[in-house]
Amino acid sequence: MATKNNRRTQMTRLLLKTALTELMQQKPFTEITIKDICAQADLNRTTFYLHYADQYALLQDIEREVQEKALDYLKNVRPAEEAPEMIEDFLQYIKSRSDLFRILFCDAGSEDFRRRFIQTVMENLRVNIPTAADSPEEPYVLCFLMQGSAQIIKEWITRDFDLSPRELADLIFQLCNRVAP
Amino acid sequence: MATKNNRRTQMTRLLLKTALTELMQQKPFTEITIKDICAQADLNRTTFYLHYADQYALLQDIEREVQEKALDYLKNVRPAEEAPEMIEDFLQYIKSRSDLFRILFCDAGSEDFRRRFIQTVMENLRVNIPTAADSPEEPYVLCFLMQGSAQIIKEWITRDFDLSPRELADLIFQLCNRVAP
DNA sequence: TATTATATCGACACTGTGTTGTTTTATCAA
DNA sequence: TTGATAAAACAACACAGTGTCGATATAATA
Repeated sequence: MATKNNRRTQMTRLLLKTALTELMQQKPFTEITIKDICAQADLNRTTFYLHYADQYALLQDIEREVQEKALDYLKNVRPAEEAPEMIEDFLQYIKSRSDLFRILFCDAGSEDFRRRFIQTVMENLRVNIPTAADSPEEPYVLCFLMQGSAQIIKEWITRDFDLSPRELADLIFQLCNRVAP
Repeated sequence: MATKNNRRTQMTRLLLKTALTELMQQKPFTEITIKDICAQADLNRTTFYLHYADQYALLQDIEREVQEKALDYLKNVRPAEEAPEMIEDFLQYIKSRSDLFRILFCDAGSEDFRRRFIQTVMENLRVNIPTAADSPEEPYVLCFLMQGSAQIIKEWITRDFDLSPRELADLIFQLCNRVAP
């Protein structure tokens, strides 16, 4: 008997993911219909519903995949003083997958993904953030840093990587240290 | 003869704006249809099209109105050393219109409005930002500050104003000065 | 090769959209 | 107050996308 999750299924899902990313390079996600995706993937519309509930579920699947791969990059723990190097490696990865990040990170409506992404990165990096101090201002300083850093990376992608990963890593590290010494 | 832009038109537009803001307190903007808005406003759907092309145009109209009023608050120019006081007044205004800002500033999809809003505020405040220095890092520092500050205000609204406008104004001012001395 | 999961196909009712022509209502000015 | 006119309501239309269904064809695996 045939097993589930076979080659055919994997292929179909890959086709759907590819189709959506291709379309997102042409127009905003909110304007993309299921019909569009199926036409792009050359699949029957009924087939789409066998795998995903709607466009949002498909997008989430893409996002989950990218985030997992990005986190692999941060899992090899290093001493705290190597934080700039870790940020650098991480930025290098983003640059290498610029096609995807340009969509997931910079498009309108990408806010949630960006927030979750940076949140996870921050947790993994554990740079010198005053998590111990529990002043009433502390959560504000934290989200100032998080969103500021996210915006820098977004700007970097938009500007088509006009700084080297090393330069940007140093800048982010410096700014975070200035804010939370 | 009857003139254009009469009382009736103004009333209809007000009804539509009110209906949309009411609906946005119940569900995300992306799920709100023109049909919904007209039902909420108790207006015929055809009437909607006499005033706006779609939901987005209506939302933009609301946003424009709020932004205009907020900017009135910043137009009375004061010396640079009074920047914290100006920020404080501004935050006070946001708090007084929390119903609107909770929607326009904090909802998913509110990214564009938040960005434009903070951009305008920054231009009006002209706090100590190194606009003169044209190092390659300068635009990055600027958007770090802008998005970080925006996030702080968003967090403040979400946390239901757990700091006083004065405390938050001081915090924002301090953070900006630490980053761009 | 037989079995079974997966994809295709055609069709269906349903919802929201945008527009049109007509009628009714409200507003303003004489 | 009333007549002219702008604005709103109403009914109807074609159209596009959605979600689901049963039946059929295709492919992957054991």
